[in-house]
Amino acid sequence: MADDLREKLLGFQKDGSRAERALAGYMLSSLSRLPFETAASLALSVGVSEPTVGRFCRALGYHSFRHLKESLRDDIGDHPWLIRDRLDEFRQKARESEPQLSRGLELEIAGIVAVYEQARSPQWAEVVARLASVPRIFVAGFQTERGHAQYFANQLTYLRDGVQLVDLSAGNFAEVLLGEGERALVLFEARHYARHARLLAEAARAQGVPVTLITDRYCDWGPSLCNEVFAVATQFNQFWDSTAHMGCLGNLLINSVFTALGEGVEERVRRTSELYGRFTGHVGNPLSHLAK
Amino acid sequence: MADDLREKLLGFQKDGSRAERALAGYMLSSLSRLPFETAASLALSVGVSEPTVGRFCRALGYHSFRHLKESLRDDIGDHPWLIRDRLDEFRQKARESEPQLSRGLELEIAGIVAVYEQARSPQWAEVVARLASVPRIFVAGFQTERGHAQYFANQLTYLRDGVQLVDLSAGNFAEVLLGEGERALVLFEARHYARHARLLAEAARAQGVPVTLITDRYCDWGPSLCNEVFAVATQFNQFWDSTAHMGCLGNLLINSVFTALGEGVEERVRRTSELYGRFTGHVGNPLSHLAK
DNA sequence: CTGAAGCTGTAAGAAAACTTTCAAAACGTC
DNA sequence: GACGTTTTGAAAGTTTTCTTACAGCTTCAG
Repeated sequence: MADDLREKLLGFQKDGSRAERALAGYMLSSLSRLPFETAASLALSVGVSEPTVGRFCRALGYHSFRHLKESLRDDIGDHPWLIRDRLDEFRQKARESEPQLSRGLELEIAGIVAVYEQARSPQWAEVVARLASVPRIFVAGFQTERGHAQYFANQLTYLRDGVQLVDLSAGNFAEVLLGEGERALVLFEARHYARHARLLAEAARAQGVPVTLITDRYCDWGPSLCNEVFAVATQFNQFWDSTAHMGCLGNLLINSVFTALGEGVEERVRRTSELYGRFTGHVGNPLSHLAK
Repeated sequence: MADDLREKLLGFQKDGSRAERALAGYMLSSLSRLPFETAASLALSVGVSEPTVGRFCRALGYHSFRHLKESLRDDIGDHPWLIRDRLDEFRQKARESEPQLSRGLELEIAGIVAVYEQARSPQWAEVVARLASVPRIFVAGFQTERGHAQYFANQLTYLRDGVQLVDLSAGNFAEVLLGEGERALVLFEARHYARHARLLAEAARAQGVPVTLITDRYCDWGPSLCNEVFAVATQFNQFWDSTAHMGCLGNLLINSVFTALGEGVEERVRRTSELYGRFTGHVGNPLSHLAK
C-alpha cells in the first residue's frame, strides 16, 4: 500500500491542485515522520487548512489521515525487495477477497524482522557465548511451547554435549535445580501458560542458574527473573495468538551458537546425525547442502 | 532522551507494578511501532485499562501518551519507524558485519510469503473443508517435526473434537489404520526423517484415508502418496535446515479451519481453554484480543 | 484477621482530532 | 469581464482520545 501511496503522491505532486501539490510534496519528503503527524500538524506545516488534509487523504483512497497512518504501520511498502513482485502480487490479489490474510502477512513479516533485529543485540551475543561454553544446558517449555523447547533441544544436541529437555512429568525440576557445576536454562513461554515457566525461572534464579526467556510481548515477569528476555510477535490478525516465531528465533539462536563453536562442531554434527540415522532411520546429512 | 525513555522502561519492567511491567515490556519490544499506537490500542494489547496507560506515561515523566509520542519524534529523529526503513537499516548495518544474517532474513521473508500464497490455493480450501467436517483427525510428525505435530494437534483441539496426535511408541499406527468411519491425516515431515512418515502415508492411502502433507521442498514422494502437499522453505542461509515455517503454515491452517467452522466454535474455544485453566493453570482467554 | 496504602478499572467528563456544511476565493472558459 | 466549476477555509458538529473522580480490589504489615 505504501508503494501505492508513493505513486499516488507523485501523481498529485504533478497534476494536483495547489494544496494537493503542496501536501503531496511535503508528505513525500517526510514519509518517515508521518506517523507522528496529525491532520492538524500537517495542515500547519504545509500551510493549508485541516479539512483540506482530510479531503486529500480521501482523494488518496483512505478514509482519514488516521486511516492513512494506520495502513502505513507494518507495511513493507515499496522496498526494492528480493521478492517484491511476488509480495505485490499476493497483496493485490488478496486485498479484495481476503484482506485479513494480506494484513496477517504484513504482520508476520514485521515479526520476522523484529526477530532478526534482536539477533544483533548485546543480549544475543551473551546468550550465544553462554550456550557455546557452559557444560550443561536445560531447555524447558510447557503446553504448546513444549514443542518449541523440544525442537530447540534436539537441534542444540547436534552441536554440543550436555543438552537436556526439562521433563515436567517428574513433578519437580530436580535435574535443573539440584545439579552441580555451571548450567544455563533456556525457557519458552507464552502468555496463557505462564505458571510453570515462572516457577521454574524463579527457582533457577535462586540457584544462580542464568535464565534465557523466549516469550511473547505480554510477559510481565520475565525481565525481573531472567538474564535475557527475547520477545517475539504472536498476533497476526488471526483468531488467536501463534507462537510460531519462537521457532524462527530459536533456530537463529542455534545458528549463532554453531558459528560461535567454530571448527570442531561440524564433526560432531556429522556423528550425531549418523547416530540418528542408525537408530531412527533418517536420510542424508544435515550439512550436505554446505558441501558445494 | 530516547535512551532515557528506554532506561526508564527497563527500570519499570523490572521493578514496576504488574501493569507497569506489562506496559514497559510491551513498549520496549515494540518501540518502533509506538508512533502508531494510541493509549487505547496499547491498553487493549497489553490488557490494562486506558487510564492506566495515561498514568504510566505520567510516571515516565510525560504529560500523556500523546506527549510521549511527541517527544519520541524529536528525540529519535532518525530511528526508522516504517517497516520498510527498518528493513533498509537492518540490511545496511548487517551487511558489513553479518552478511549471512541479512541474506537469511530475505530468505525467511520470501518463505513466509510463499506460505501465505499457498493459503490461497484450491488445495488449501479442500483441506480446510475436510478438517472442518471429518469426524476424526490424526496428526503425525516424527523427530523434530513431532513438535510441530503436537502444536498443531493441540491448537486444533481447541476448535473441534476428535483430534489425535499419532503415537509412535506403540510401534504401529493402528489407531489411524484400523479405525472406522471417515478420517483424515495431517503429516509433518522433513527431508532427513522421511521413513516413518512415508510408511504411514502409504498405509493411510491404502486405507483410503486422505493425507495432507506439510513438508520441505525436497520431498519426492509426497505428491504421489498424498492428497495435498504443502512445502515450506527450510533453508535460510544457516548451517542447516529449519522447519520453523511449518509452524507458521500450520497456524494459518488452523486459522482457516476456525473461520470455516463459523459461529459455534468460539464457545468451544472458551470451554476448552477453561479446562486447560482448571488442570494446568493457564492464564487468560485466548480470544481476549477479539473482545472489542 | 483487620485496616491502611497503593494499584487498577469503570464511568463520566474534557480535550484533541477529524468531518461536514457552507460560503468565499481561485480557476478556467467563453 | 462574466459565468460556472473547482478548490479552499471558517465554523460548527462528530468521533476519538485522553483525563478525572471515585470505588473496588490487592497486598502487606501488624
